[in-house]
Amino acid sequence: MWPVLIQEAILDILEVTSYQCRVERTSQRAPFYSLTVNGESESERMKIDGQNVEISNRDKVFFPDTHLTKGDVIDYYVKIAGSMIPHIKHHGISMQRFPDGLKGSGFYNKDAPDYFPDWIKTVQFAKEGGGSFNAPVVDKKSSLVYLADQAVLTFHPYWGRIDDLKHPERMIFDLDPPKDTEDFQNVRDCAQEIQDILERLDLRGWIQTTGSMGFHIHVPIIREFGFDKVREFAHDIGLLVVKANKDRYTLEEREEKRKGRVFIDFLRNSYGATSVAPYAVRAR
DNA sequence: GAAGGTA
DNA sequence: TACCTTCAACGCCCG
DNA sequence: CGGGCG
Ligand SMILES: [Mn+2]
Ligand SMILES: [Mn+2]
Repeated sequence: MWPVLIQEAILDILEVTSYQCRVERTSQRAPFYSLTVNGESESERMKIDGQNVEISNRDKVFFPDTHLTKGDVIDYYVKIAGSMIPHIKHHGISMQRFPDGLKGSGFYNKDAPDYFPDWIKTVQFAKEGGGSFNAPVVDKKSSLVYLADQAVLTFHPYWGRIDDLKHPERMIFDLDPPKDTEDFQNVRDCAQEIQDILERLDLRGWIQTTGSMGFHIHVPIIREFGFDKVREFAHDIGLLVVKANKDRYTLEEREEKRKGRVFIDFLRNSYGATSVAPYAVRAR
């Protein structure tokens, strides 16, 4: 069952003290390269899952502060693919792309462009007012690497499963500490409060670090409810936690009303909402 | 990163 | 050819 | 309705 799927990214809640997954320049680039040099410019390809994946601009600097490059990002995703993909392979992805690295502004891309190869799986999302878009699905390493080459730094999954987008298999709590906080205790305690309630309900929460200061708690649920019900349930659990600790936690989304409190973001449980994937690189 | 429109 | 723009729609809530 | 939020 799916707690097995999630084991790698999810730490036991009591053991979470650090929260960084770093891209580092490893001594060794990702394997299975063949190099073709044509004059000045070199193009490379990797063979993954039997797919040839074209790689460009490995040396382009994506992180000016550390001089980490697009190649470093690709190597990172190759390295953690086996841990990351089980969490996202049944979900559409909203892509956050930075073709010019952090010095550029970046953009979100939900609709997979026509030029994406046909071996990149997509899932069609119906839009409210008619029409649709096709979100890519990262169900294999080759797709992960292709998108990394497309300068996708951060992967934002929609948490409706692709076999039935309207009946999620998980409830999510996105715990957001105040901006620029150094404090880790409040959000940690908040996670524990939620965990205690879940336990009493015979539910189990799996905690995810996000590369920022917050956590996500993923709770496996039966697939009988639409997002509205799941969101309402998450809100009710949030209420219990907030009631007991009004000065530390809040359900107010608006920045100005949070007033230094941890925001329990139950609104992630919505059709068309995303939250950052486990193991995703963040643009910082 | 790549396509499409415009100068 | 060179340069510029586009690429986030959507749900939800609040005032 | 527009705007904040993610
Ligand atoms: Mn968050
Ligand atoms: Mn949030």
